[in-house]
Amino acid sequence: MLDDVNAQCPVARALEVLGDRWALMILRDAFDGLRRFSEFQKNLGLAKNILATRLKLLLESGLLQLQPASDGSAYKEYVLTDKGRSVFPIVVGLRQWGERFLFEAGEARSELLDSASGKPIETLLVRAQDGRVVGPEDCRRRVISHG
Amino acid sequence: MLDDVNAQCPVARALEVLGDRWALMILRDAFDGLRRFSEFQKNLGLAKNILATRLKLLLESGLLQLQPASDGSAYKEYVLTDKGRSVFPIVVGLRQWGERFLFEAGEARSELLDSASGKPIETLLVRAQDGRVVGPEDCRRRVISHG
DNA sequence: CCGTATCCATTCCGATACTG
DNA sequence: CAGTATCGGAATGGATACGG
Repeated sequence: MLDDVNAQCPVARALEVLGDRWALMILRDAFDGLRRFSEFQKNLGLAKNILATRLKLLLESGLLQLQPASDGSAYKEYVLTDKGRSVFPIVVGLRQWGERFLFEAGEARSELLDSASGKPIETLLVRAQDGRVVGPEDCRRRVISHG
Repeated sequence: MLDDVNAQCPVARALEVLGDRWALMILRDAFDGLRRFSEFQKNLGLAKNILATRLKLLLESGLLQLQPASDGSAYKEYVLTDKGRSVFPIVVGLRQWGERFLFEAGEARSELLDSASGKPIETLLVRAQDGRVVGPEDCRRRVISHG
């Protein structure tokens, strides 16, 4: 699907893995502590064959990993790899954007809290190395060829 | 598509708007300064009818806005609204994740720089209000009903 | 419990042709 | 240049039945 221009773009490549309808929802649940096939299925409400396909893709992409069940049962669990855990800021970004723009004032919604303090997580902002908050117009792109 | 459980989740709602195959790619290009129909079409390489549909959706969702062309031509331009501009951290998150995990060491790729300093943007991290970096296991979710 | 195999409906996409 | 109209094919999703 990626043409020559977009093949070099990290955003395009990331969306090849994360851009389908279910990947980020499954990761959201994984960040929430879900590990078992039936847990994902119950929480997402999708058909088992679809879930099976998506989980397989996430395993192949190295975002999830199969390991023996922690509770001693005979089955396996889907746990996050380092690569999968690193998607966390993206999901938090989606969450914060949704909270800000997609809910009415008094509408019920779920919120993410820092367990230690009980207070909401800081809003994600793009910053330069000196700490300035930067927007899209403050950035430029460069193509680098060697590491 | 959203069941009762997920209707309250800001991530799920965000993905209803941003989770299709093209929305975030179009926004990436918009962050890059693209404004015209033909610019998007050329850069993304998709069919015109599809681009038209996606742009219409982004207009309806309030992420983009039509305005008269800045160069005095007869046509209109698609420019980001505040709601659309606020997606920037998500796209940067995708970019950084892609850069880290989806490229070989010496492989050519594009990189995002702070224009003022010429140095790469800071890596996006999820932080608590006191500045601690937090991962998924350091968070919990709470459902709030009123404001 | 954890999937796989089938089958069908739907949605999405790309190519092309056409309009103002 | 900036779209709209139409069509066929591909991908995706849901329901159900079945097997280890």
